[in-house]
Amino acid sequence: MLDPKLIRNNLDQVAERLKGRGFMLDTRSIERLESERKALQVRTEELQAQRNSRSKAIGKAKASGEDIQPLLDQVAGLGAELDAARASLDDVQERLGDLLLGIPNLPDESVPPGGDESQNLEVRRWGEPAAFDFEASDHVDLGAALNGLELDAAVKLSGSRFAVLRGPLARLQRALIQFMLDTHTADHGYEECYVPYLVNAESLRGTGQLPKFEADLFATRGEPGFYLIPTAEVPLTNLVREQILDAEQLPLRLTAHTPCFRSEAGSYGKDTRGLIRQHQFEKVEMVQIVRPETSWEALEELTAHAETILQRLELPYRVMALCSGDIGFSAAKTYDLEVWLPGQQAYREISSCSNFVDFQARRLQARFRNPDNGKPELVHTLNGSGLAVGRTLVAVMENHQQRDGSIRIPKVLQPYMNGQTVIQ
RNA sequence: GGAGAGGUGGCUGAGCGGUUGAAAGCACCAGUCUUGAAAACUGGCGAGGAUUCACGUCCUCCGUGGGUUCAAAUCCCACCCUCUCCGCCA
Repeated sequence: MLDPKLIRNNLDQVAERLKGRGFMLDTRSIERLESERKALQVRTEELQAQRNSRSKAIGKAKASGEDIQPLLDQVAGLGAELDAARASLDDVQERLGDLLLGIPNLPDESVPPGGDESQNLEVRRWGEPAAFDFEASDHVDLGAALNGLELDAAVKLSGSRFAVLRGPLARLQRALIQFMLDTHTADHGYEECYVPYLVNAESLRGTGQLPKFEADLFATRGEPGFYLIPTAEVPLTNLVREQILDAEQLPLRLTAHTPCFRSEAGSYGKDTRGLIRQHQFEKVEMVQIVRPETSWEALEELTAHAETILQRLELPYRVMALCSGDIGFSAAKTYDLEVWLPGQQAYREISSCSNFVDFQARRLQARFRNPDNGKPELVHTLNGSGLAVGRTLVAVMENHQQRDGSIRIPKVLQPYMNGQTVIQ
């Protein structure tokens, strides 16, 4: 959520900056509701003040044994008047609130302008796509030949967009998870967390998935209703919801491996082959909770943490700065890491690292006490995939495939594979 | 799932329906004292919001949501959560 005061006082500037990301702010509705809100709030609070002082007077009169009937007569109509004023105020505030919740974050000044992903900016590249002296296969064929990837079985069990991994490939996925967690905890200073995979609606509101993106989520039946997490960002970031942290606790660096569940509504026909786009996939997530003045530095660090994983796995990739039209709803700036996939002859997203500045923190009411003035201030939140495990598995298989269809296991994974060097 | 107890400020913990945003203690901050620290003493010390150039004034918040009342932390209802015991279970 954006700062309501910013919207109130700089409406046109806000609208202008949102235009850059393709969002048309309904300034007229906001102005109208805002002036209604102002009048109604002042009126309501006046009535409340009146009620309070008169009730107090009644209390005093009663205590001193005076006749309170005249005073009671005075307040006769007040209650109804107050109820009416409050009802219209609530109504206006709710409408204003809904409008505010639907406004995306402002892109940072450094975000390249652009309407869609074609205008994302390549920041840097690492590694050279391997030149195979044979026809490179994609992970689906590789996996099938190794008897390690069973997509038909998953259709029987669940439906499309699910996968069954068996034997060494299942183990390779586990190895990737362990390797990522170990790297982030040992080398990058993150605390490993285990978190719920089912969360309540408040948590999803806090990180911005609700109310706008309910269709992307799976939910449980019955009461209370739960949502399956679409990313560990949700439980990890919500750890600081409604908290006032000590300044010394910051920065908080948290990591967790979780499955992620996404309905992928609206992606029919996209990435239908293989593991790229699934309803259920594994991901290691990094989250940072930082002081506002350090969040841009933290974004660079966090992105580098994700890059480290790719580098150690010997996977060529490029870093893209998403343009204003392509960044997510809550983000002020996002770097996507795109890994080279020989099977597709393309770079594909494998990590997304974002600085949300105070956008999530405001919804979450996540604050820290600033020692400079002793006042609570909003923290800044960041997160990034470190990495999407399913896609990393795909990348390892495709980039490290050999002529005979075997997969070379990168050195850093071998300790997690009981010393095995090749899957064949 | 059943029975009971309980949810008050950063923490502990008081609080007959009326002058309680909330006693007291701890913690914290500032000052006095001290070479310095500690102790002692003095003072300060919740969050959010409206309005104002500002000083200030006002409103809301005692798990959450309703209700009763001129007036609710205090009474009533529902729900949530925590703890104890029983049952079931990995």
